[in-house]
Amino acid sequence: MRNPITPLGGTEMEVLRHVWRLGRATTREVHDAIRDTRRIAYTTVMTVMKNLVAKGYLAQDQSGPAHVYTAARRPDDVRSTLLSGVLDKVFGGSPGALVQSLVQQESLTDADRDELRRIIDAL
Amino acid sequence: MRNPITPLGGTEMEVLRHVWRLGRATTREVHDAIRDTRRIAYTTVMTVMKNLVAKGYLAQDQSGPAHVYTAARRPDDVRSTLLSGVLDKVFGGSPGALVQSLVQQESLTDADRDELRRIIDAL
DNA sequence: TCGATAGTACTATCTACTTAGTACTACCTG
DNA sequence: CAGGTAGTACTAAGTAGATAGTACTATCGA
Repeated sequence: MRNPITPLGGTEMEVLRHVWRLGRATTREVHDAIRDTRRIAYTTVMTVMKNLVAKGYLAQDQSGPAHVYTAARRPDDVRSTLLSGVLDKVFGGSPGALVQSLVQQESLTDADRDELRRIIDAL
Repeated sequence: MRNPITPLGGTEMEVLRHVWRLGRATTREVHDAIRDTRRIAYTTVMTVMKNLVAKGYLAQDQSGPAHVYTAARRPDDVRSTLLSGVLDKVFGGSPGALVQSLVQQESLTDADRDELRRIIDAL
């Protein structure tokens, strides 16, 4: 897509989040983690990880027998960039509109709302 | 893309937001609006609007000479669905993490933060 | 009425993400 | 050392969105 809302696709994000969680991860470890959720080929995970390296999201250490991948950008940065795109392209740059939409999500619990209040109050 | 984070692309969202803003809009009106920002072919806008009709985001009234398009889904619904995907796929379903990332955006003004506080407090 | 203009349908191309197969290499184990 | 296993590179195909050209239709003014 030449003009996406997010610079990453769903599978790319999924792989990335597993690497973030694991700290250092091989293709096999990420594959196993995703397999817990859905069916996916080992080579698919490998391709995605290779693409993430090419895009600068992951770095690989080839010293051992299997390549070990680590994050090349801080998770906060990636999430922030992605959210910024959504903020602009979906909510017209209005943080209020975004949060308004967020707090109306049915999946939100009262505890979630309390947490949001704490975050805002901490500013 | 078979597994996107958002169900709409950037141009689709852009067109949709113009229709929302205009209430009722022809292809020409949307094209003119986008042309104010960037270069885009009239037929591109037409194709996107046709796709949005096929996806159920827009409805068209063909009674007049030119097709007039209106929203087929409430903007709030669309934004909510889209944000829900981002919440799950990028922030692991944690609204706190999302808002944390939001309030750290450099583009946010103090007035924006005040607005967020009001929205949260109004719950 | 005829030509210009607006509008639309049809068609096509490009890019990026998703998905996965095949073949090759290296290493460990019996 | 031979076979299995893990890992990787190479290759390929499908899908969706972005972009736009061409051709056809209808309408309005001269």
